Amino acid sequence: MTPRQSRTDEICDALRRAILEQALKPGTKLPEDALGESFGVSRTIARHALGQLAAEGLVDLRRNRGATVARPSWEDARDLFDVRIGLERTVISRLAGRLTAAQIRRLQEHVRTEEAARGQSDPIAIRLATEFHLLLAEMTESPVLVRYVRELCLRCGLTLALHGRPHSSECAINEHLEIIDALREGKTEAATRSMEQHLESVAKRALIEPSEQAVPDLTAILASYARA
Amino acid sequence: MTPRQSRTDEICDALRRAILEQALKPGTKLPEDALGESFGVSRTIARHALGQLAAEGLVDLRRNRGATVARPSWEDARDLFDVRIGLERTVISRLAGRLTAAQIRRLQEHVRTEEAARGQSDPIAIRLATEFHLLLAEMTESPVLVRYVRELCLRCGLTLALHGRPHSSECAINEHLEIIDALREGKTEAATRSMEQHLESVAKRALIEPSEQAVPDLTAILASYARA
DNA sequence: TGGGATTTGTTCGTATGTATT
DNA sequence: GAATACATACGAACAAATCCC
Repeated sequence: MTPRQSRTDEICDALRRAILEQALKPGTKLPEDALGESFGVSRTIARHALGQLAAEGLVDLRRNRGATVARPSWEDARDLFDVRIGLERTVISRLAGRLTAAQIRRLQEHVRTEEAARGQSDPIAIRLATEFHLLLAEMTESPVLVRYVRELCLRCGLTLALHGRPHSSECAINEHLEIIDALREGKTEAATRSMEQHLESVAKRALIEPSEQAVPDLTAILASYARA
Repeated sequence: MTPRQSRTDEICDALRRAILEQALKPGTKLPEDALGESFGVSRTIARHALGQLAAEGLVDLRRNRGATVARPSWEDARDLFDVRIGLERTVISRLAGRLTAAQIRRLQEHVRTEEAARGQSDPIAIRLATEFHLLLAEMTESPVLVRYVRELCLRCGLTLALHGRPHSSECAINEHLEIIDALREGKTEAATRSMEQHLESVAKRALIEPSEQAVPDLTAILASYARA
């Protein structure tokens, strides 16, 4: 029935989710064989997917040496946040005063989810915070904007995982609410300022202690993502 | 001697150049076979390259129907220019007042090249104008910025090729000079305004007459790009 | 240092899906 | 509307590079 179709997009999505949730930490090796096995495809497909993710900067690809989850350097980090701020400024200017009531409810609901997850593990907090920004980008209905913001958010997440200090997401939630309010009232300037300050403070927290850990079992991690 | 290494990047570069110079026009079919033959590789490599370009939005990839040079729709076009303006604003703010004398000479030299090519074919003018913006982006030394600006510039070039009216690059050259001057004098505001107006007026010209033409001989076109 | 095991780079064959007559 | 021609999707196998003991 279901014609066997290109699974490389699914694999990219799965890997992106895994990276976003920090199930795959920066530096983790991603052998083509193991990936193919996890998703039930051959190396060709896995390889293709890795190429895509490398183009997005989520995966480092060194010749004849395989793929690893990207480990953004400290200088990269500053650069990523910088460009991200510029892009999210565009997001804001597109959305200010143009959000529907339903969209605002959707955003507020997401922040409530963030509040409910307060105190949980850091990875979950980072994931939820990232998804808030993704949600905003999607509401612009601009394909390019969505793609770039998503790329940068994920890569910024990687830097947080690498260089960020733990338990740093306490204040971010209020800042999200602030942004929503400014957007709803059409205060472009205020929203922009909030967003800039918000991202700036997130970036500031991304500058400490390089956390190294052993590489865990890849297939076990991917098992839950393969069938999703 | 030279160990045969991954050529997919070279192929991407070659195709990007061909697209930039409008040797490959929007809508042109890009069969894996023909590409592989042109570059002396198998379909697998050509396929991989096409995947990369599709991720950049330069190539449309429809399942089981092959690849074609992207044909940005009218709505896409507006979106592309919009995001591009935001990104190039970031470029400006990074460069204003920080350019070395050598960099300024480099930019002015490029504009002289543009002037020298005045009256030549439209494709050449578009290519040179695009390269000016690429040059600026590269001077920021920000990998992300370079990548995004390059993607958007190329895609905007596609829209100009599709929807733009001919002989429209006359005034652009002076605008480039204006931007250089403002950058040199560190006038961030002025440079930003110039850049915005410049891109806005370029975008305005990208809204007319859909030019259709027959698909020319692919292998002949690619012959000169394959060995470069 | 060297050699075997492992992983990547590439080609090519087959199956499947799409366009055309 | 079916048969044919053609291009793509995927996988198995081989060659080359790297890693590890």
